[in-house]
Amino acid sequence: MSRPRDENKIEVIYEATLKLVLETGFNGLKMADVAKAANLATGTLYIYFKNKGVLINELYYHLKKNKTLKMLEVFDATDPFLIAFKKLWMNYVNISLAEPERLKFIEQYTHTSYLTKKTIQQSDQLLKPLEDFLSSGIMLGLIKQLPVQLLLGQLMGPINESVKLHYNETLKITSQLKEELFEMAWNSIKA
Amino acid sequence: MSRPRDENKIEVIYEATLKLVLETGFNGLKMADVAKAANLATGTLYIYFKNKGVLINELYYHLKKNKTLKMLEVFDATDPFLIAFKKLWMNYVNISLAEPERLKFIEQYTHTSYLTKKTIQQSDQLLKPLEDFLSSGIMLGLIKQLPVQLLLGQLMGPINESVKLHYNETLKITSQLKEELFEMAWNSIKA
Amino acid sequence: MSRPRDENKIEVIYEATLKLVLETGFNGLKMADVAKAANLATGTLYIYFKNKGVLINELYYHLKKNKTLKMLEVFDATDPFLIAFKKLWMNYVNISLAEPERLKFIEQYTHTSYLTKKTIQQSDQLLKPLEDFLSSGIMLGLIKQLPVQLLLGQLMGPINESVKLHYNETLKITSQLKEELFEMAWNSIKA
Amino acid sequence: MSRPRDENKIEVIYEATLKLVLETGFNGLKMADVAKAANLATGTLYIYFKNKGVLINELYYHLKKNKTLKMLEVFDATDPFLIAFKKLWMNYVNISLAEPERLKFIEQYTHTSYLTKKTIQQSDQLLKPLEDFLSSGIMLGLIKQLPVQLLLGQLMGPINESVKLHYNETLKITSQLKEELFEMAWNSIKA
DNA sequence: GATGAATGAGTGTTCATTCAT
DNA sequence: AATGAATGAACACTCATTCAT
Repeated sequence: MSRPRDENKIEVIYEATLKLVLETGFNGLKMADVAKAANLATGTLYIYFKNKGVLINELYYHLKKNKTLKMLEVFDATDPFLIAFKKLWMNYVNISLAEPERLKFIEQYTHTSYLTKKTIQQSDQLLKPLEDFLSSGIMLGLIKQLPVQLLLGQLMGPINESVKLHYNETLKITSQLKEELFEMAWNSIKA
Repeated sequence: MSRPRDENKIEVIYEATLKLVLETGFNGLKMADVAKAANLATGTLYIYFKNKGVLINELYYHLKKNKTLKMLEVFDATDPFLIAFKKLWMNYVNISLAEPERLKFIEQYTHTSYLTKKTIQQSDQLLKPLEDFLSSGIMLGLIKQLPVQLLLGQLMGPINESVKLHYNETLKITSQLKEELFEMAWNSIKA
Repeated sequence: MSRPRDENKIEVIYEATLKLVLETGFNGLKMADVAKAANLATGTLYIYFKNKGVLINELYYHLKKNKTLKMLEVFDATDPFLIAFKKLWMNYVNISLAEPERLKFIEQYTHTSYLTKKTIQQSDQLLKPLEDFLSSGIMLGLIKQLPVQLLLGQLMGPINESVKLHYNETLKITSQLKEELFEMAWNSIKA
Repeated sequence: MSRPRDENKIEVIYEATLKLVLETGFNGLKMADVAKAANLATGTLYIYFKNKGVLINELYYHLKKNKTLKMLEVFDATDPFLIAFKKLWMNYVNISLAEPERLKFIEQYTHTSYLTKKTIQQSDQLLKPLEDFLSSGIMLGLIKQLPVQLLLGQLMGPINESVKLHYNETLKITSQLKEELFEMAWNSIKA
């Protein structure tokens, strides 16, 4: 970890990159532009990130990590399962709705050849606590006895699609709708 | 008379492009390579597709259309709703599993800035029949009274996630699993 | 001269080329466009002109020849020198003003590397009668005893510049102005 | 600090471009070749000139400006009109003869669609002092009362044609000839 | 002769990365 | 560490010319 200390600059670069990707899209992300937006010289970028690929991978992981940790903040191991589940589910939806931009970025990069196998694995790793939580639900006989990744997909898939519709402006996700969606989610996985 | 314009070439170009995108990923798709893979001169490509963007957009739509039409093939308006629904659902899953490559391509491009608004709209349009079908289910009081796009997302999301896990080799989707997934899908949207 | 007989087509091609050069300028003259403008297939162009260079050279010579012959039409060997001179001078000005487009084309190509030495020589050759005429003037002691090409340049230069100003719309060349210009021309070369 | 932006490079690029245009002609001027001739990487060219068009326009203006300023160097407002006029005229001829290459370049580009309206206007602007000078001659009743641009054309036209003949090697412009030419010029415009 | 689809060498320009300062 | 000028490989696209029909 002989990374230079100025963690603040790293954050600035992340912000600049994110902004540019959201503005000009994935292609068209130019290192020179990132530097300019971050108020740095091009060369400085390369002090903090070995190359473009690394920047993107680290940003991706950074965002994914933040999002996941934020989601898990509401987790209270002492809650009954269904309560905890709903808290998590709602929290995830709210986070996704609150920062559609970050989500959009994640989506945009998820299927890109820029992302390293390693990055993807590390990112998946972040969901471990969630998987454990679901496992406990299975143990308790509350949810279907299926591979946890499958269950996770079952839960994440619809949420992502719904959020997409939301910032598509195809429809607006109201509190009431959230309740409906939650019910659907629960109906689909409950034992 | 000059050589007649060979419409078959378009198909050849589609195949070559698809192959290359799957091999080398989205970035790194070079027109020269497409031409070579299609056994054409670079310039010939530009006779059939005005530029790289157009090629990608048209291929995207082409694949999406094929997939959707194939899915709808099994639709029989005289079937009872649930029968028809299951047929369609299963068919979609099977198609997705059968040609993961094409699906992967679609995924890869869906979030790309390469895709035109127009292409996306046209592609969404393809799902109209499905939306109508779901509407009829709502009318009959069989499924939840929610916006059809939302319901669609509720159905597609999990399938896509599951298929991803499948060609990730994280897990194998067996016939039995399909039945389970179907049940979950149905449980989630049924009235 | 195994040139195909359809002289008419050649004329059509000339017209189309001229039109395009004037519209889109010298660069940007594309053979395919010429063909289209002439209502021919690209390949047909190559039946009549071996290549782009030849087309341009022949068109240049064609225009120059036409212009020169037209100018000489008014020449009457029985006229007294000054009368003949004025007739020719006026005629040249009028032709230049009447078809500024053709003149513009000629100008545009004159300094181009597209023009062959041969074409330039042939074109210069066209002025032979004029040179002879000027020689006779020298013999008669009416005009300065200087190389005829120099005298020609002395005459053509100002006319071309004046015509440029005219279709520049910097000024309008009226009949009266023509008389003034003629006087200046004559004053400059008269013995 | 990075290497300071070397303004001298602009001059080097100008020289290289000029050289190449004179060698290989207007078409066939390739940016890669310019770079090589200037001992730079292709990309470096684009740091100093946004694109080929800009390079050409700026070079054109640069040369025209140099030539004009050089001509005006001999101008002394205290000289009597005719003295000043002859000085300027002779100076212009000498400059044109001394650097035929630059002149050739200017000619070569003057009628090209590469030149922007703006460049042409700016270039014309350079002649303003000359026009003023001619105006003063008109005021003094020494030269014909005609639009100055017309008078300028009357003067420049023959000079350019004569110089062309010179480096055509059609004839040699000796000192004596210069005197003759000057006389002709003066005869043509004097009141 | 006529056609226009096919060709592919050629070119302007970009942009990730390096490196002299 | 920071800078930003310099680099040059890479790439989309063009267009004069050919040639199968």
